[in-house]
Amino acid sequence: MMTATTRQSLPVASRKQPKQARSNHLVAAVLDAAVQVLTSEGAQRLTTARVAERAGVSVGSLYQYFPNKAAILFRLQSDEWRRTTALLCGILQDGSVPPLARLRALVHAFIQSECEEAPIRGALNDAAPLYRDAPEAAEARASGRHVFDSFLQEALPRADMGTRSLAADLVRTTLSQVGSSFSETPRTAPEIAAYADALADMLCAYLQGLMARDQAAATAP
Amino acid sequence: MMTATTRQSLPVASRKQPKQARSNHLVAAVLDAAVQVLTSEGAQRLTTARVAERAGVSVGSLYQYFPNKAAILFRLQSDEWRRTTALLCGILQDGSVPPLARLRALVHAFIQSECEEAPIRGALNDAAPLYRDAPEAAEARASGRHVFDSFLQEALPRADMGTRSLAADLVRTTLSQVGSSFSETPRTAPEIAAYADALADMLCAYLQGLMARDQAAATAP
DNA sequence: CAAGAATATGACTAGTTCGTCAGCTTTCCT
DNA sequence: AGGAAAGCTGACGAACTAGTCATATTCTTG
Repeated sequence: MMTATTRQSLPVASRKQPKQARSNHLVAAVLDAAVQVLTSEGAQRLTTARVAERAGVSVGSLYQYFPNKAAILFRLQSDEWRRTTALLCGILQDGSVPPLARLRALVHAFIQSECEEAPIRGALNDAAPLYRDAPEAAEARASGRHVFDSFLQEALPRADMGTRSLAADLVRTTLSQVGSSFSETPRTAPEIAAYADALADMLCAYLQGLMARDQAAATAP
Repeated sequence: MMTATTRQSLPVASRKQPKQARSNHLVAAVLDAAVQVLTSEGAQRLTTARVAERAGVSVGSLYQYFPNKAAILFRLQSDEWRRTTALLCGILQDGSVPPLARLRALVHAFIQSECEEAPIRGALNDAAPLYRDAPEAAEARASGRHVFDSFLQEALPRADMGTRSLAADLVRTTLSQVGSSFSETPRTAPEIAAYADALADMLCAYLQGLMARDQAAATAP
């Protein structure tokens, strides 16, 4: 049986840097139009022609700043990742709050933001096969991983690296995956709060167990 | 801002039932070919023509038993769901093992199976936008939900329905989403075991907390 | 075996999509 | 002003795709 899925990896690097105000505005208009097309028509129907039309520019102009369709989508995802990482960073690095309380706050903030931007994130996710294997994507993901790594380094100072990075991976993956799955269907504010609480309960219960073992290793080595 | 993503919902019901051995074989060959195309070429490049060619039949024949491309993909996903549900059912309903031990066994079995079939599941997931909104899909998902609902009914006999179904939803979603995310990259057997253990730790820690509260409610109402 | 039912074929239509390019317009700079 | 650089245009080509249908073949059954 064949097992290797052929994944196309398109060049996603910028074609040319906009140098005048005009072209900067054009790039912004294209990105904005792409979001509109994604949310109103879905990933399947996002085409360069449609994006250009909605942006009020010609396809040719679009292709002067984006080498292909994937590059537009990658740019949107990349910006999204940057915003999310910043949000999480701000919460996790607040030293005046105990670790598990920070984690709980983070879960709420993340689920909340996920639900607010559900349409665009969902559509972007549908388009993921087009851009996810770009070399630049790996780099973006790595910086998201770092946030959790350093948090767990603080929460489990004595754990060996294997245990710690496994825990970081599990917490990060759970948050991100469960969050996006939850936000796929529309939710009311109380539903969001209740789900975030349950998810925080789960992650905190897990980390509490690990932290207890970490403490034990400190007092009786 | 527009928020409603337009999702195409294609008819996915069978066009005609195969009545002779010949046509049954053809349907099987098409489904098999679809799996091959998915794993070797990816969801993006799965076309009816390619599937028919790989199956050694003509497109016309294919369209006599599948009304459209989405129907082929939905059928594959549907079969996959059935298999998985059966696997989970078998483990969760074994009354001779305590609940949390069953859950741990389930996590291992699920992650294991997810990793074994990672290529096809990943490709099928990429194609999800094509079939996920078919009315038949909702029904298939509901039966998967039921397995966890009845498990939690046993584990938390005294909890109110809201708490219980929220917990069931969280456990099910976490398992499924984290599992498929984990299986996206190739893993060695020890990695799989370690990750499954950590995931089971997390789910068990969460449920243990809920069960303790459930017990307390029983002794002091 | 003969007639009709079931099945199989593949060329074909009508449509969509990506990305290019030759030429035109605007802005910058001296 | 006026030449050069930057920016913009949109018709167009080449490639793909989903699904149909008139015709040919194979099976079943009385």
